[in-house]
Amino acid sequence: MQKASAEKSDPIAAQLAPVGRETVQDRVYLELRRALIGGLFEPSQVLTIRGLADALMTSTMPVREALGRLITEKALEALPNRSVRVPPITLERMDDLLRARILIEGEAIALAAARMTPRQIATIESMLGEWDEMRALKHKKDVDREVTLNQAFHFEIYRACGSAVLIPMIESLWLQSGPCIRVAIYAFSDAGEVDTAHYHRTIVKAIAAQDAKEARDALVADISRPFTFLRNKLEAEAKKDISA
Amino acid sequence: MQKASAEKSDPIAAQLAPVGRETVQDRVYLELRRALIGGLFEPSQVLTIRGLADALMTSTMPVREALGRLITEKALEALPNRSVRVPPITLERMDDLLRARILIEGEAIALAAARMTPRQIATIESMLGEWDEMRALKHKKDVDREVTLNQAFHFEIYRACGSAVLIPMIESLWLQSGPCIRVAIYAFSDAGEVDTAHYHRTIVKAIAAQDAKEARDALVADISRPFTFLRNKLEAEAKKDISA
DNA sequence: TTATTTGATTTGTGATCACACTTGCTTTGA
DNA sequence: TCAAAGCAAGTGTGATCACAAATCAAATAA
Repeated sequence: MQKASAEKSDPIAAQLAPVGRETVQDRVYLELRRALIGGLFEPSQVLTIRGLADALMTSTMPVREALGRLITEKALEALPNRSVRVPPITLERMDDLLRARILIEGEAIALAAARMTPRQIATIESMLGEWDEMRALKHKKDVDREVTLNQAFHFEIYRACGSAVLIPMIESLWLQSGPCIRVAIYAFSDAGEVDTAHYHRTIVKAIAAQDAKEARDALVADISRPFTFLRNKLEAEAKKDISA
Repeated sequence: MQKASAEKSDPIAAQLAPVGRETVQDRVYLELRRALIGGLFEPSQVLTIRGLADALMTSTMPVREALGRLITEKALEALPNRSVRVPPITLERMDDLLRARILIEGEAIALAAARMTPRQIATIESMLGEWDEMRALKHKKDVDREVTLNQAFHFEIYRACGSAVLIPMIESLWLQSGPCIRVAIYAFSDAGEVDTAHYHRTIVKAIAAQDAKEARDALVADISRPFTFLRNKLEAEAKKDISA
């Protein structure tokens, strides 16, 4: 046990953080997760192991394990052909996802409202500023940054809820609704962005006041908006298809 | 495309259901799931890929993929040593799990109460009878059957909630609380069983009356009981350890 | 021209191997 | 006698191969 003794005797070793190894599989998994939450894959798109392995510059082994994990959390779908695809968007599924997100993320933010420290509140407050900046130079609509910032804002809150059980569930829900969200954001006009900022400001205000109910209501409004927007769009298209 | 043409032309093929192939990996995954929900593994027990592969009479490949899937749904835990174990029981984790189960399973049963058909209600009603039978010959305490029947009862209800999103989450929660539940059931005296039957009868009655609130309350009481029982037991042991 | 068949390519699955790291035990030196 | 070094068995990870099933394309027959 060279390492243990070194830790005890060596004074400079005390201030060294353990350098947790990450496997190739983890990197592949996280990369695919990022792509899914960000909506980089089309709904109904089929993914092949060898195709992803080539794109990610690795062998098939880490990819197939990462795909298996994503399938179990319903972020991907295993077809009877044994091929895997990103799940298609349907109205029923969207309603189902939104209901679950309201239930679970609503609970998480209510818990967080009672537990967030001033330091954590300052963090999410500063994110509002970033949002304003982005809106200021909106000539270049940076959807990627918008998605990333939105995710950072919400999960900074959820992490404070103190539940190691709820947070993975929320991550799974974001993974599942990722493809929908991206479609919605792309279709959003500039009118949508000001509302996003408005709801986020309301959320921060409610959390600062430790008002769990107000925070939950604002969150429900925030996450409902892209879903109802996309719902209207899909219904309009369905009607158009019938009339055509 | 011989199959497609056969399906169209052959009249007897129309009434044949597709016989979805199952892979070895799926069998391993389901078997490990069953073992975890049933609490066949000890909390904190470490599992090795080669050990499980030998026990399941297969190669390491399907096992490692199944373990990876179980780790992502938090049914197993990956230690920094890269070894995997079934998560240990702590008071915080139990409270966390119970809160999440009340939230999500409560919502599922409330939805189901409004949607269950008379046929489905008859099914869960007949399960009450099975419970009575088992209690009648309670000389041989069959924990396995008790766990299986309890699971069948609850999931017959949850399946009726009509949400493809909530059900996998509930499965994940059962997977995570499996080890706790088994410990609780083992410690249960006979007094516990009559209460189980009582709550289940109340649940069936409430669902038959389409009373969502009553059904949710009875369910909360039902799933809370083993947790509070185990909680008391652990706290008593902790106190004893301190005094000793 | 259209529908069917046949062959080649692609794809997922399981097994096996090589390598690096961990772990537990034995041996060595003070 | 005891701690440290060294060795050996065990374990997870990634790569590669073999095989079966699916998919696609060209060729053939009606």
